[in-house]
Amino acid sequence: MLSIGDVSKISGVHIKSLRYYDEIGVLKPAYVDPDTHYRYYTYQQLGMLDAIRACIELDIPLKEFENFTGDNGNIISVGKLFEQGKKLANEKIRSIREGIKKIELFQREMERSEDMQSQTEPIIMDVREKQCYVAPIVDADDGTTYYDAFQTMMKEATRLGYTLGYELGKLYFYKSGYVLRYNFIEIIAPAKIKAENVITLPAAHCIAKCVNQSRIQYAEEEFPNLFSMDYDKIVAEIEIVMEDYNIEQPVYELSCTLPDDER
Amino acid sequence: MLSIGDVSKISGVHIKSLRYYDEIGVLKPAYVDPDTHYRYYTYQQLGMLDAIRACIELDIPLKEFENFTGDNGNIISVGKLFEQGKKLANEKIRSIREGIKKIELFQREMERSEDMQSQTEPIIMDVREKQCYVAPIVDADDGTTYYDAFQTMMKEATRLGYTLGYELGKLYFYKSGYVLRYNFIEIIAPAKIKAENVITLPAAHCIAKCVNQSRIQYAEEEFPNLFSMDYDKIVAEIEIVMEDYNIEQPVYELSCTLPDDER
DNA sequence: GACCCTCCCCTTAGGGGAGGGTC
DNA sequence: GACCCTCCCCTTAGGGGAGGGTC
Repeated sequence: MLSIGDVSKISGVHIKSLRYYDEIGVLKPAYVDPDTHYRYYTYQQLGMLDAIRACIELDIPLKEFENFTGDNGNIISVGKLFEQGKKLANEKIRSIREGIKKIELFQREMERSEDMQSQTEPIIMDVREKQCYVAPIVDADDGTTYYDAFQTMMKEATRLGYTLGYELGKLYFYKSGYVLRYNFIEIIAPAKIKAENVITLPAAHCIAKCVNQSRIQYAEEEFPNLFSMDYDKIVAEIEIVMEDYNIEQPVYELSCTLPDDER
Repeated sequence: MLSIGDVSKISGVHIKSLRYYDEIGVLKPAYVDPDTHYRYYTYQQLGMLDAIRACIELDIPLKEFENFTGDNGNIISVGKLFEQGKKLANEKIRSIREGIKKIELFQREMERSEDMQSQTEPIIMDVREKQCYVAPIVDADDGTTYYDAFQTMMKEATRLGYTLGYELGKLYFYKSGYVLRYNFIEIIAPAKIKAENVITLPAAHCIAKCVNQSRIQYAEEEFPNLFSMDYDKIVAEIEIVMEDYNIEQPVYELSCTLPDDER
């Protein structure tokens, strides 16, 4: 009969693995010397080994291995085993592909941000309609309460069941005579219960530029041409994602909607 | 500040994971109460969490996480992280694809075997040239020594550095006046040192049939038409792979080469 | 002298739970 | 009363090594 070392050499399976298969019961040696506890295998057991290796390569847990063997352990349903393996493998590929897609989406977003930042001149941009969870800004110029506000908003929105995105920042609604100021977080998936503090931003054309510090309170200086015209404006300041994501030095995208006749 | 539960709820990351990130040092809380050991996080730390989750989803070990952060831990090189992730993901897809290919090869082989077995009539078959590790059969009709012979051969061939395939069985070379009998194992990759007991079987046309027990010693009865002709024959008996691989009831493919003028 | 044995500890990224303080 | 803490044990498929018998 074959010693554990023989089996290991012939099959290429590590001795430790063989002992492990014995331990969990998927491949018990044909004979174990009661005195020395030496394990001995038959030639036929090498076939089982192939099936076990297949399981492992196909990421089928060894606990399921017995689903593919007959009562006496002599019949291995190789067909079922491989069908299962192919199913798992294809699922895995699909899920990896989805992951890659997500990455590429993010990378495009990043490229856009960087294009934006390399631009010295403001650019004209289309923005799609989006939902935002908002809260009025109470003390807009105080750095310490800025993130606190978002914390409260996130807790609140999460509690209500919204799925939030990564885009967040400030929104100023300039109407004739007054300004409404909000902090906002983009909403990806709405909650069942409609909350009051959700705003739908209409699709629009904007002028956008990059700034290295928060400049929304000086929007009139940043967009003098637009502010010389009298129409309802939405000014947004969004923290943008950079190749080197730096939490201490955020970069902002500042944008202002164009008047209706230029949309 | 945010408690560990707040962070968990907002980010969707399990509390246990957050404690683990603290433990291994990839995300230490901004403040830990020295008395209660309560962990407190800042809003900014939520950004780190996204990067950590990305690592995990991309199967990048967390130990490598610091390769993607700046000295102070505030800069995360998201670009590098994602590039690495894409590389890993594509490699994984490639390796899974290879696995699927192997399975499909095996399945085709299995189908062929089953077609073969469903055939009641012998069929004509092309076989390609192949290398075999062989050993003369000493006691051909003794069941107990049959597998012993293969064990010896496998040990021997493995020792010499051959990579063996799964096809194995018996070869009878019928020459005018005498018969050479061998056990054989298919060789996939040759060793550096040429061994004496390697035979190259030429490509040939054969007649093949399935038998439920070893019949090679009765080849003359199995192929009476061929044996009525006088030419050098190679008769092979191969254990074949079935959908339900049964190590106690093997099925054999018995084949005999055709005379030259029918090749 | 090469081979085999049984412990024992270690690997990833946490999950479940006990028992006990904290908001 | 919900929240948080620190242990402690468990998960896959083994790998490395110590200390001691076996072919």
